[in-house]
Amino acid sequence: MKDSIWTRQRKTAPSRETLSQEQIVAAAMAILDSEGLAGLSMRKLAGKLAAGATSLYWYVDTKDDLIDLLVDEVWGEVDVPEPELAGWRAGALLFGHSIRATVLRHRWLPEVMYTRPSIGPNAMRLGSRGLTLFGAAGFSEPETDLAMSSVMSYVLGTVSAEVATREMARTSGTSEEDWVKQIVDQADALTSEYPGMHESVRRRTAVGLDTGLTENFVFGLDALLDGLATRAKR
Amino acid sequence: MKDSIWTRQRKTAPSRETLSQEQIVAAAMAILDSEGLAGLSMRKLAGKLAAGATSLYWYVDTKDDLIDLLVDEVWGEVDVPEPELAGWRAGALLFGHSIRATVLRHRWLPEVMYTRPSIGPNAMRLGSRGLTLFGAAGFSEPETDLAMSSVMSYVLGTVSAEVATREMARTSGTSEEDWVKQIVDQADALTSEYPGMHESVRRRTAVGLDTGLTENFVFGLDALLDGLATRAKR
DNA sequence: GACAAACTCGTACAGTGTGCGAGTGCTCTG
DNA sequence: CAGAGCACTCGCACACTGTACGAGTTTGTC
Repeated sequence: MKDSIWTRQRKTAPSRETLSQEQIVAAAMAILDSEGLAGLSMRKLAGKLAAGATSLYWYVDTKDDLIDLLVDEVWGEVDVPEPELAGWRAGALLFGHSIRATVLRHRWLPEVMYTRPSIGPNAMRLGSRGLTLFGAAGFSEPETDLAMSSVMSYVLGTVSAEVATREMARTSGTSEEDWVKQIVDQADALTSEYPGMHESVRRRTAVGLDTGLTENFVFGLDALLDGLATRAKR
Repeated sequence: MKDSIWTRQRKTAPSRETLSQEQIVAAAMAILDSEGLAGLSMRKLAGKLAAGATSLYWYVDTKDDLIDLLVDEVWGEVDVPEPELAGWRAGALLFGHSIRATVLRHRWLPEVMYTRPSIGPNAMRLGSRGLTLFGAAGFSEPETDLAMSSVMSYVLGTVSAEVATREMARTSGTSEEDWVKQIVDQADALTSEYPGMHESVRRRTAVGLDTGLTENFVFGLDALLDGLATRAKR
């Protein structure tokens, strides 16, 4: 097996003050979280660490490898409940909410998540714990896989769309309230010939962005878990 | 309302042979489909049209606007069944499968889909027809919205992950069969300390990529629709 | 003191999106 | 037929990107 970015390890302790992969990852995370994917360049990152741009390449093969590390770092923030504590159903709900909260803390994730496999150690840990959680529901072995992966796909898909909406509101330059009003107006103009859309947009924006998006998330997750529950043995 | 890329229209017929937005969109689509997002540059696109790079900017404000147009073009390929033909449940299944097939035809979509709102005419049409489809299930008005949006999020989330997997296999340079074998080996090394992961990976790769991914997709969609069905009036 | 390993980084290259302003052809008016 | 003005094309230039290369410095071992 090739020496990948996950398995590489420093042979001995550094003998002088040097950069480190952890340091680089932390600084990159700070940039991503505050300025988004487009705000991360190797030069800017190096600047933040008071280093030369190409020094980073000693610790990281390419920018893409660095992003792999960052994505796995994020997966490490998700917590997966033990099924003994809350039972399967409640555990799965918590699981979903934890993923959602994590992605909302790192809104650049959807942009990169779907272009690479998640095979880092934290992703593995997440998968493994998820399997014990869903295993406790009494699914057959192959269905445990399918159930967990369905929930993850639903959650990530929903929250990715949510991030798109929230970012649009944030970068619109106006207050959230005004932005909602703007969207409604725009929809009025664009949706006149599309039955149902007008009311749909109005309903969606009536309760406020936050609660609307949360309701949306919970509704589907609940329905999905209902459907999965009937497929579990008990 | 601002003159957006969706509403702009040529005033009169062109008086000589010129470029056109449709032409540009078509050429860009061809590049994206065959070379992916990274393969699309304004210069290359212009080259394909035997034009100067900056000529494109007469028809399109920025590259990002062009991608908005391309995304909406893709939404136009999804077909939404009339509920009268097949009933709600079968219609929703077809709807999901149509979205999946469409995204699999344009695998660059997940990379850009979650970074912009979908408010083009085709997206509107899709939303509107989706609402009549889900409305036929007997949901209350606000729940019609929630149900449709849940299904779309599940489908897009699942197929986005699917695309990531398939692209990884495609660009691995080896045959699909060999790649699956490689993944299993790699998982053996990485998953030894993560209970369940080993068997999970093996199961997932046992039936072949295509059938495995399809089963996965159908399993979750079915479960979700079950859960939604109990929330509909009839 | 010699040598190697660990690490830093300046320079350079090929590429990117796009603002600017000059240039070309067409049609319409006087 | 002259000329104004619109629709469109496009070369040049700028600031910026990821990263290959190779020369440089520090540290530890014989």
